[in-house]
Amino acid sequence: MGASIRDVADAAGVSPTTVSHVLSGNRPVSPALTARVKAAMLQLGYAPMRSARNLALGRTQLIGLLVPDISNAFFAELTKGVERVASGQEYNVVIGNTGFDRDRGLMHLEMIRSRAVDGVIYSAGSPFTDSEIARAIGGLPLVLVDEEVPGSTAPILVSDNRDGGRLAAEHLLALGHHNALLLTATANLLSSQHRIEGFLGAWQRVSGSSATTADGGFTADGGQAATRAHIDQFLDGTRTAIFAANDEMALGALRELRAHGLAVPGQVSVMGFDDIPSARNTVPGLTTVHQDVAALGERAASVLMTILSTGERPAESRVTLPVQLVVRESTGVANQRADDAAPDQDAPPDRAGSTSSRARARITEGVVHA
Amino acid sequence: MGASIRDVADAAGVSPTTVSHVLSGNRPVSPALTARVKAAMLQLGYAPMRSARNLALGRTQLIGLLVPDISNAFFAELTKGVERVASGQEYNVVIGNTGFDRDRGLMHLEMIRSRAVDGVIYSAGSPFTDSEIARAIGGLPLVLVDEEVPGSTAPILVSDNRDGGRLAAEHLLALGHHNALLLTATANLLSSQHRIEGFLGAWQRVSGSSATTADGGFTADGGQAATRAHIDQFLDGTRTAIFAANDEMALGALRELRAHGLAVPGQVSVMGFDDIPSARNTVPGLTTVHQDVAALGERAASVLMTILSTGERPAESRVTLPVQLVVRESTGVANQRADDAAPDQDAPPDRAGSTSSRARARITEGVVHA
DNA sequence: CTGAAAGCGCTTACAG
DNA sequence: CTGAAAGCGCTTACAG
Repeated sequence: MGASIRDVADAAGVSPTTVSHVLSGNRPVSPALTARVKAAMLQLGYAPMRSARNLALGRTQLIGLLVPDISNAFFAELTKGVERVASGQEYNVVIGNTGFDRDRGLMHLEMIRSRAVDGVIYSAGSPFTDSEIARAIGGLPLVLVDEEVPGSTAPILVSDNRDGGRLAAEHLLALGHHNALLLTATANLLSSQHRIEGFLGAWQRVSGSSATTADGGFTADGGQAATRAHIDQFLDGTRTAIFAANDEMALGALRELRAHGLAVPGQVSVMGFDDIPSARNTVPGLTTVHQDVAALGERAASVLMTILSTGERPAESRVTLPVQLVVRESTGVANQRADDAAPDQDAPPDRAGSTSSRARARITEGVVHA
Repeated sequence: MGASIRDVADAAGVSPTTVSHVLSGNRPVSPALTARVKAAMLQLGYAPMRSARNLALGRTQLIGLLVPDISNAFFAELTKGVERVASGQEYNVVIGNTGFDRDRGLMHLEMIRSRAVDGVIYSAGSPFTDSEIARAIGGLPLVLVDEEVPGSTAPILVSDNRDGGRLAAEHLLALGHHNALLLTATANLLSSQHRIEGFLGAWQRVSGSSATTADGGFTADGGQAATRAHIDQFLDGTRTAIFAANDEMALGALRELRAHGLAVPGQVSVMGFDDIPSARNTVPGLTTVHQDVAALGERAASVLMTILSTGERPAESRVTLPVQLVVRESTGVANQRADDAAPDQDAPPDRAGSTSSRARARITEGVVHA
């Protein structure tokens, strides 16, 4: 354990140079010496100390992965993909969980500034400006995943969020929905914004269709609260659909609708985005837009590994992975009352808990399956 | 970025020693020099290089976290807890995903041998013997979580698996169940074993009760397959309960029962262990044993940090965190047919798909809520 | 095919 | 309160 290259050299009767070379293979060493060195290493239980190697070589064989919440199924899967290809190339990954917290994020940026890692995969969309990140990153290889950083020229991998939004809108329109509640993420998350934009692009092409957006903060609780704030229009049948920019918020919406006795998809159709594991376990199964998250992580790591080994930026600085619609049981044909809805009318805020009985009659409709 | 301590020293007109000391605060530096040094650092955009620091200090400010599957909700949550307290103490965490794969596990042990990290939190219960781990770890501080390593004397944190098993058995017994299928994990996972032992300890105290165990490999698919192999006894009402050593397997069991038209909890009661997010999103909600996973991670990291800073082993080398029963909708009163069951009779293997109509009649029973 | 020596960029006794 | 110098354990031109 405490053995150094010097100890091995002494034990084998060679120079440290030779020990280093049998280790690295960087230059030929005679079979005789190679054997003696290997025997000595084994006997001493020698393992080269990474810190020394790192200093001499100017690299750490470590990449940083910055995410907002590692316990979120999306980022856990992303991490797995990144780790898989990184460890295949002898790299280890240092995880940085920002928790959407500025200070913790800054601490991780500091780790980067100190060159503790050779490169960074950044997926924490968080409270940093482009210049803050740029300053911390310096010239370090950087790959963005999932969340854009406005103004950054770093290579980026994203799912086709706009197309996913479009798919969702067309699915709901085909089922006869005209008035939807859109659950978005807080502030400056472009992924969420693009999903909503894609949705609205298709949605508004149909005259008479209307939509209201509400902030659900990308969490189940947030989605539930946002749904509660707009519950009246679901209760009176004015509005019949919810599209959430991620599955977590959709699950929250489902909970709130259930609490008010609203049938899904009988009275309200609900869609999410991501296709996390819970989406198939919930009942009704959640209709959603599937992203290949592991692929996102793997490809991001590949791109970073390539930059690290060749020193060159990849030809394509933007990779967009296709998404696909997964129809489960949470969406169905719109009920009739929806046609009475006045287009483009905003829902009254915060009338949570009002469960007017006039709206309680259940209308059970057919269900569309995949 | 490329600035070294030498550059800063030159710019400020002081020695590198002084620069180092204003950085570390390890000895007093006059206000005048401090100011000049700080100005120089700012101007040069200086950040001390971690690799050099690591070599000089003999530590890396990094801890390793080895898990079998980071995308599994349990380990994702564990990771979050570990990362939270580690980053609070200026430590970063290197994640090692063994994927239950021997080679990948060995690679991570190699990382440890090379002292790339200061300590290790090991939760990968995998294919390594105690001596393999011991050899790799050497004298490195090690903390075990969730999964024991037989023969190891390292401090360990676990949930009270036996008590959780007991809780599950008593819950099912109270509902009148006598014949249960127990879904276990592959081979040498002691956590699973203890859950089953705890279950059987309480279960067998009641005369006439019987149980059969089947390997579900800790995965949903495995749990589903194991349930399928024993489906006949559920169909003919001979067996009325399933206790899975983790929630994933319970979710698989739920899927299989649904596929055969068996009502839960009407005909079969199902329990899991862990209380992962899907457990509350599935319908019926899964009755399970809740572990405080984040606490497990946080405490493990605390213990490791303490060892790292004091150099001493903690007084208590074994911490057992309490678990609690969470009753949702997947368990209910046993139906009558169960009383006909012959005790201790094994189910016939692999009669998947046999959906004898005699067993299709649904018996709807009352449901116990939390 | 092999070795002596410089260097990577920090920290910290040692000396003042 | 400050600095010159050794040392952490590797890698790699340089010389043979």
